[in-house]
Amino acid sequence: MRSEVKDIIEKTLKKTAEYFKKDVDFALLPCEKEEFGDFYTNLSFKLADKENSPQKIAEIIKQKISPNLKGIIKKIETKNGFINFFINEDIYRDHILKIFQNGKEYLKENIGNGKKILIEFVSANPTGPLTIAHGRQAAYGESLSRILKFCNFDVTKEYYINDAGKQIELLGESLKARYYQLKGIKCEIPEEGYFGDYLIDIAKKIKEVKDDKNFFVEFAFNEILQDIKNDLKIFGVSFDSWVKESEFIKNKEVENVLNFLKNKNLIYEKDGSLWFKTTIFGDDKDRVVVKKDKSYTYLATDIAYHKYKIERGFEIIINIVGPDHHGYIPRLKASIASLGFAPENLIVLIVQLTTLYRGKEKLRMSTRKGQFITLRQLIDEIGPDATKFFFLFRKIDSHLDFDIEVAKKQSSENPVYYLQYAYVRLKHLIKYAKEKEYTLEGNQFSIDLLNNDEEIELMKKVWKFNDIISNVVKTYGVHLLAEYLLDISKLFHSYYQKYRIVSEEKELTYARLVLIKSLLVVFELSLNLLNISLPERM
RNA sequence: GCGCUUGUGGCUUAAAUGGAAAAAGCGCUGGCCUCCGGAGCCAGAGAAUCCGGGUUCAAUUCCCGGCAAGCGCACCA
Repeated sequence: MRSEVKDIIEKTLKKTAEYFKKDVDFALLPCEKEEFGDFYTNLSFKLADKENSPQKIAEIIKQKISPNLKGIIKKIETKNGFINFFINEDIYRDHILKIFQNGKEYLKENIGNGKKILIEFVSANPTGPLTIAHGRQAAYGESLSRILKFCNFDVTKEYYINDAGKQIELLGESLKARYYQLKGIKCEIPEEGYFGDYLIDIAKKIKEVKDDKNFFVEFAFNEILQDIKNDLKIFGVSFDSWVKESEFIKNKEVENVLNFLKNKNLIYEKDGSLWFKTTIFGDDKDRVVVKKDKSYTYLATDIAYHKYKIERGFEIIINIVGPDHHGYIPRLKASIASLGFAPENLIVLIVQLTTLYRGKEKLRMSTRKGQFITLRQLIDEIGPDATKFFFLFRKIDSHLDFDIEVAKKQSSENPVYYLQYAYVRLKHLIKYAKEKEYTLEGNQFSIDLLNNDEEIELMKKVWKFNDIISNVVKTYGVHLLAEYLLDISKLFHSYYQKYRIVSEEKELTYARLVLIKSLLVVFELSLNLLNISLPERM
């Protein structure tokens, strides 16, 4: 396997470093340029001093390690002080044969070891439809979850519903106003309320007003939450668990956790409110948890919520949020630290905003004012797969400019179709081969016939899959997988154009079909991890 | 004013504890369909990585200082 090869080289290098009697950090990294080989190390730079140039040391190291790496390494070159390794191509051939035989199981990497992770994402307030920002978070959170699960983390996806507090009350009042306006009765939406047209549509659905002070709140809440769930379903995003903020108030968990903090002397009274000493955990100022009117702040219920996360035994807690929450992070870290959870195991991933353009026109968004393109509208316009891919293809820290016109206009040359087309081609090749009576079961294959440049390059790329995945896990950079898949698609399309896979030459055809099948495994898996659909035809 | 994030060809974006000549897509120029699906392929033009310093054998990457953009700085969520 891939990592074993790397390990052997690494260990051999380490031994050599000891010979030089220096304790240095060095890297073993993939080469950027083909001609440099597959891996290089900078060890010689680290060991160099006034007496010994990197070039000289590289040469010595090469001589020392060469005998130990026979079989794995085809040749070792030194150039400008770098030591370059060329992997024996049989390693690649063996790898694709294993994938051919064992499918995606062979690509699994046990990074997580069953560790329990909670991923909370989207968690949009049920006061309006999902926006583009939520869409980006949803696409990212879903894909990240899938990848972590594949790497043997025990993942739970959770959506936190803010159904308590001032915002939800304003929602109720806004709906009430819309309802009476429809009846021709003058009634103003509160200044801070929600002005979006969607509340008019919801108001139209009200047949009869029940005599309950929560009627409008509940009606709006239920309708909107239903819409949110529906949009997520269309987007292919699902949750294992839905948690309501109001529950923590109802079951006294907020009260309990505040008492707990009070006993630890972390709560004090000032100006008629209760304050939480977040400063002792590094926040810039203390924060109110119980307001003058005795109601809880968002932070108060959130502490209870995070206590609930911890109690369920999660070792890593990931919160995916928008950039408007960044100032909130120290408070949250303070909260969980005070509950005895290591703050570094709370990982807050901030997904930057997307700016929508329609050509030159920048589309400004405001949920409250009701001026926005919803996620649903975007999906309807350019399709769920293309939408997801646009989001996933960029790293989350980038402020994304998304031009709807471009996304639509280019739809046929959209990268996502390029990937899907590669998949369809692979699928079709297998089918075609079967029609030509090539059966893949129970055969011996001469895979050493896979020896042209394109085939070797493709096999190498397949070999790198595990590196990409572990990098994604390490950096939470889902976009790396999307990039990878685009690269490998390119290699494949090019290969396909140049060589005939299914031909009259039986042995060669079989060898190539092994490669095709292993590519298919990689594509199927990767598209699944990215949550992009696998079309049968296009 | 303070904080977080970002600044890479015309446009949208990559670049794994700092490493060799910065990589793709779109757009542009010129080619390729009697052949497993042309939603494809091949070739080409196009970048001193926002500016100024610093650390290093080596900086898109790290540090300091600017400039610009987005977002925050609530007893809202």
